[in-house]
Amino acid sequence: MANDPLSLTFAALADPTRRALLARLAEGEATVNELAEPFPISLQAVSRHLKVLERAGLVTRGRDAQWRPCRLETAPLEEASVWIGRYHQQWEDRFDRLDAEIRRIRQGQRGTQGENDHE
Amino acid sequence: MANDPLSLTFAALADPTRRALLARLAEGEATVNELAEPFPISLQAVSRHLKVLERAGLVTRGRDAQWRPCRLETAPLEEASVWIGRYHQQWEDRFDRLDAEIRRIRQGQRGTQGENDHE
DNA sequence: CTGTTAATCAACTGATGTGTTGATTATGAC
DNA sequence: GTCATAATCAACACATCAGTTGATTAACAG
Repeated sequence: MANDPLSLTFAALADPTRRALLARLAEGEATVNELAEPFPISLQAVSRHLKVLERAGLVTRGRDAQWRPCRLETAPLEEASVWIGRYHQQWEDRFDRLDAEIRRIRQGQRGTQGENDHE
Repeated sequence: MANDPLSLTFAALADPTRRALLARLAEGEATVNELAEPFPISLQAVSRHLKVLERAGLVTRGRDAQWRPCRLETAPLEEASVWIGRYHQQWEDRFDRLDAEIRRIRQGQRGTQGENDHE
């Protein structure tokens, strides 16, 4: 797998268990046991999922005696959102162009009919 | 890998080559050869990347003689954006709470100093 | 020191991802 | 039909992922 920040973030999000962990962490800090409780998999498996999230910068962990409370970090989510959002303007531009073209075709069709099979 | 739509989308985005393909397709349709040209990997590898994007619904393909023009589909990106955005309000809420707490602590510190070690 | 709890580490398995090269299919040009 | 081009399929190699179980580390409780 690629190890650039954006790839790490998207890869971390590409798993329902990890997304659920983030959803839980959005409500506040939690320990590994607390996070693992709802899932039918072993504690070790959850610990590894958290490690993936940590590598992506989506989670940081403190230390409180033998507990290691996990906290959500939103910066990578923001960056992922920005990457996706960068295309949003382009989409709208394309839709606008498409709209314009449709209007143009309709106007043309009032005179000339059934000659345009361009998709 | 999980095969739910959101996981497929995020997994598809978790690769720089595939993100570059999408960026190229945001400018308009393109054939596999056109898409593959800038990359140092084989055409087959690009074809497989496109298949991943297709499985995620991010790309659809037409047919024009022996060419199979690829087109960007934005719906899955929208859904990914929505998933991330769902937490955005919560983040802001948390930041607001943090702000409020900081203000509260500052106010308190004007009278009582150095007793608050709550993180 | 002993025992308990929280969490990770280590080793292994099976599945999947990403790349390669070589063969194959599909279409258009002559 | 024959040839060239666009693209995919097939088989392989190698790495990584996601899960397991068993051992180990770290901290507190008695």
